[in-house]
Amino acid sequence: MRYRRGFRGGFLKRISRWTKSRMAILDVFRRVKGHLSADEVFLRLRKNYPNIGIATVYRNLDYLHKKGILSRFQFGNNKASYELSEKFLKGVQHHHHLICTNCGKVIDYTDFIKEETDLIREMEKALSKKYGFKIQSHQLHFYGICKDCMKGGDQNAVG
Amino acid sequence: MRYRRGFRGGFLKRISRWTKSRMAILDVFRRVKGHLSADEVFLRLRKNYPNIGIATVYRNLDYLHKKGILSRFQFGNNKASYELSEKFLKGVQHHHHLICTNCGKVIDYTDFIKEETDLIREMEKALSKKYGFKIQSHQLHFYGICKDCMKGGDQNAVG
DNA sequence: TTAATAATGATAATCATTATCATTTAATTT
DNA sequence: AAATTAAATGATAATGATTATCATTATTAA
Ligand SMILES: [Mn+2]
Ligand SMILES: [Mn+2]
Ligand SMILES: [Zn+2]
Ligand SMILES: [Zn+2]
Repeated sequence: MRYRRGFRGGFLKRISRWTKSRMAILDVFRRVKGHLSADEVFLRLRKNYPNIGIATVYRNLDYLHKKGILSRFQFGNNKASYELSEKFLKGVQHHHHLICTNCGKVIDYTDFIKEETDLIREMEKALSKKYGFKIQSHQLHFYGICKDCMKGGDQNAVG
Repeated sequence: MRYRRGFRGGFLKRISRWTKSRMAILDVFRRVKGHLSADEVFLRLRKNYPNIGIATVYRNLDYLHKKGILSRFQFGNNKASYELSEKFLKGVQHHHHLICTNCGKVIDYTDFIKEETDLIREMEKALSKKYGFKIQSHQLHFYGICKDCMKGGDQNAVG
């Protein structure tokens, strides 16, 4: 997985200071597939950066999100999770999510993205005009019951 | 606005006890268009039910959501908001949301619902099969900058 | 009316996130 | 390389949202 064209000249340029902890946080996301909450990032970091503070993690997640490097999600469990933006890293493809309301599992899917993109593009154009709203991103979430919970009952029930 | 067929025989039947506060909370949603957070519901209730507790509000929002009467959203401001489910009340139409990342405003839109529903139906079928995931609902969120924030700058900036 | 128990209100506790502030550090300038 | 400057950090207090606890009350069905 390589950086997209424009990584150093584009995204990196927007970052005012390339700190040790900021690099480390971004490294975590490069290594991990999927979504991480602030405390999950914090736990993974403590191994190599035992002095890092949780506030620094929160600050940088927010910062990197504002810079367009991380996408931010709230799947319904009262905490934010983040993943690398598809705009930032080559290999992250546009995708959406299936969220199990029983166990909290989140599944990425990339099916129907072509059809979806066509429709979304059209919608964005019309909605922008109608509501004077400048659309920057979209999220499509499907809520339901995952395969495991379907058979197994609620042994892993969330909440 | 009248209840959908099946209100008394359907939704009401699933509710174990039809309490004063539970009725009052549902009444708030019937009167208000749009999304309400727990504390917003609580504030509106205090007028007529000065003894109601905030915990009761939280419990009932969760309860009514689990019963399919309220839809639950997390638009990215770290708190849940609710609205009447389209399945529950006649007059609530299927819609999605534009969320301003600057001021937090949420706009309902009902445009493109026909086209969207066609695609979503197809996707749900395929995703259900592929992932063994029983889909119950979906949410489509557009994030961006609203009209007011576009012109006015960040005078009402959120967070 | 009584019995069973779901629901409530008060409030403590928890969890996620943000604010404060003195200190450190990255980047820029001399 | 040393000095400068402001962004960033870590510790931790504070806040905001939500959940847990528990004794009491109210709803429902018998
Ligand atoms: Mn994802
Ligand atoms: Mn809505
Ligand atoms: Zn599940
Ligand atoms: Zn706005």
